[in-house]
Amino acid sequence: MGIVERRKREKDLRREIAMDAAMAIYNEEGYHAITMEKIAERCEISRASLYLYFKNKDEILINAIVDHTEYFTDILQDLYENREQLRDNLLQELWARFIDFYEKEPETFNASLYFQNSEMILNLPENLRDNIDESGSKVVSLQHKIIEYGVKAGMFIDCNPMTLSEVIWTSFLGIVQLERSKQVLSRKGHYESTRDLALEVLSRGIVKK
Amino acid sequence: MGIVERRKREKDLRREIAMDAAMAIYNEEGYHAITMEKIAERCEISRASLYLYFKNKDEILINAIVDHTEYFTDILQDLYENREQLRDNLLQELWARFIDFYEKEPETFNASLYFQNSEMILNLPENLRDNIDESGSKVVSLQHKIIEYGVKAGMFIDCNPMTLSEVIWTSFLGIVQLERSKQVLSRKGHYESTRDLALEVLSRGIVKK
Amino acid sequence: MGIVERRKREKDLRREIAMDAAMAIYNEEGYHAITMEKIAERCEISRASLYLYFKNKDEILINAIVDHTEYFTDILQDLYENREQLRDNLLQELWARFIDFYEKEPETFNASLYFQNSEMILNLPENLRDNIDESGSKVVSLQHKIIEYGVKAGMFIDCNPMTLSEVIWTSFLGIVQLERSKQVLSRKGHYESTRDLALEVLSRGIVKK
Amino acid sequence: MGIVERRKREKDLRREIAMDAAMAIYNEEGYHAITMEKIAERCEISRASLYLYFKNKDEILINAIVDHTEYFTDILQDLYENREQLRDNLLQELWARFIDFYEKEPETFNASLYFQNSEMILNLPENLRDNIDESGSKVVSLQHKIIEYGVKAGMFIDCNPMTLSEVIWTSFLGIVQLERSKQVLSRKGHYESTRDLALEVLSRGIVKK
DNA sequence: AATGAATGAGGTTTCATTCAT
DNA sequence: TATGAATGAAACCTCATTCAT
Repeated sequence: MGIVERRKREKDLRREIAMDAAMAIYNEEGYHAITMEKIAERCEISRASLYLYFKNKDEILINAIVDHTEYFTDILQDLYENREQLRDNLLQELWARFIDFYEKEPETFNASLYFQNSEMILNLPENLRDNIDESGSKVVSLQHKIIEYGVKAGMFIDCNPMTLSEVIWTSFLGIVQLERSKQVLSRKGHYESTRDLALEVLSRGIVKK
Repeated sequence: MGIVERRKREKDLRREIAMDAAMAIYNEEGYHAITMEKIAERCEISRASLYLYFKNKDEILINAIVDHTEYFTDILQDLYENREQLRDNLLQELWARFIDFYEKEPETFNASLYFQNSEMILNLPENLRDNIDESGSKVVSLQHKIIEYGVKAGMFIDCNPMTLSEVIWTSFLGIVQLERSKQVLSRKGHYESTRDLALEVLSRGIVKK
Repeated sequence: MGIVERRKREKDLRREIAMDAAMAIYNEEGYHAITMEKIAERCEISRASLYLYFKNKDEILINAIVDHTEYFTDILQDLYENREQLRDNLLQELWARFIDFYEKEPETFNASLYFQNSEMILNLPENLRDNIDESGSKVVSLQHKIIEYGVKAGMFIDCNPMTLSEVIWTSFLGIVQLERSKQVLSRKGHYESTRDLALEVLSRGIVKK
Repeated sequence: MGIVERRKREKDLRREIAMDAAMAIYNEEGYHAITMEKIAERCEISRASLYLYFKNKDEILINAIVDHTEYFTDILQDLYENREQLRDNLLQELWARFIDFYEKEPETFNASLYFQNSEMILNLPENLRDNIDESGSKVVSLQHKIIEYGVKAGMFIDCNPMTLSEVIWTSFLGIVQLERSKQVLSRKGHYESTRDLALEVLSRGIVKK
């Protein structure tokens, strides 16, 4: 009863490794530097073998994103489920989850942002696009529900919860993007302080005391 | 003094056209669809001739970014010079300039941001990277000065002006990025409402009454 | 004496199945769509296992041809053995056997002809080529003997029997080829009438009354 | 008025050379041995340059066929136009044109036959398929008209002219195919005698005295 | 100055075959 | 015996850039 299972596990592991390799290359050299050759090299697998695990190059990247986004979904889901115990810390907690995700896997975060914005998506086969879309939608919808709860509960200012959730999320998004920008240009960033001040400003602007 | 000058003018014009072409292609088909072939076609110039105006492909893109950023610098500079007359509307005015820049040429705005963050830059020779860097720095520095004025004048909460200016800018940046994301996935966006609510939140969070 | 024999029988069966699969694929998707992968799939055998039965891909195809040609040899042999009873119908009967072979398995007929003419053979190791050659030779030789009998018996016009047998055979060959051509281009064919008129013409041209 | 024209001439010449190279390779090593690499090598042109002359590999082959088939069309057309002066030699003349075409460019003839039958056509883009189809149709239609004339003029037996023209053409087709078969297997052929006897038989079977 | 032509370098993907289990 | 996994070799095609005119 072991062999089939072990094979499956090994295969999954290899897939994981390949996806990580792709991400790493993305982070070091950018999207269009990702080649099957380089991925193969890092995995110490032959180029041809990669095609045993993925139908084509795109699939590696897409799967990497979708997979890693799941972690994000999970921590948001967790927050949503515990919303009642949080009392006045809903915003802080949400922000903390953003930070958690970003700091745990900055490459993934960056890559996700990149892919979701990039034209790459335009040239994707329908089904892969749907994968990404769906995975993104889950995140959006969770954020929405969390904020909606805050608004209804009277913690937040009275406004359209969807819009508000976008304001919060984009606030974080922009910070990360700027940070990335700086990295690319090898300037030093102030990510932490910007991030903290942003939260402070948001609190003041959003939370009813 | 006529002929030489005319030649120069014509050359500059050609450069302009080529850069616009590159931007247009980016917007219609995405970054990696920008080929010398396509640029040439749009310019009604031969591919080889492009090399008379630019040393290589990168130069076209870099210059396009730098050029278009100049408009942004200008309107920020203008704001800075008139800071005194604005009284309590400094934040609103700054925000309005962001919107102005973005709405005037959303494609350019997108493209600039994209290029600045993209791996393109990673693979750039030092000197070209510096060009971009410098052009970006001007914008940053202007924003900084504007916000610093606001803080010192007691209009804004008491905090590091550089950090605050980043908070404001990234707030806008994130909104634009989300909007772009949605376009790519052909979902409908709420850019205006998000943008307005963001300003409201920022005002509450930043402006002392 | 049971087990060894059964093993052999099973092996032969597997070989047969594989060759049929190859032919079927040829017919449905064309020569260069024949891949070990697809053959294996149809056989419900693993790709690697095919190499237990055949030394390589070519061997599958060659054997397929040779095998199927055997049926043709058989019905020609049968005709030859009964040549005396046929009296004036020798040509008609020969023609009928051609038709029989073709109509029994048109795909196989096509495939065999195709393979025999195709470049596949050019790139074949000596020994495999000989296999094909030998199998073809038998057919040729039988036709030759049949026609020779007809000429000697005074049924057919006086001429080199080998040449005459080629005239008859190629006449049929051409018809089949044209038919195939039409199928490929999805034009409708008139195989039956062409075939019948050809026989009529041949009769008039060959048979002494 | 010189330079553009010369360029065009040179380009056409290069195309011609490439097509010939492809044909030659086909003849020596078979269809699927035709690679861009080999063609390039023979032309003493870089692989990439071939793409200046042809959109893709298929186009080289298709154009080669279509081009060369034109010669066939021409000599059949010529025959048709002079049908009245030929009196009783219509069949002989037609046959002679077949021989002419085949002997002038046996490779082309073979290649045409191959391509028209092969699955390659199935995988062809619509427009290329049409090219081939059209070029083939012209030949068919000319033969038909020639034979129809013979039947109506009472030279040939009374029968469906289309069918008859197929009988004659396939008769030749088969002979060529057999010859090819033999070449492939490096057996010696009797093409000339078969061909001549076939004509004799056809004459007897078809022509009214 | 302007451009058609040429090409090297590189990217993705397929497939027959081998190997370890 | 049977097979999942691995891979080298090769094919097609694209594109930035150079060169000759």
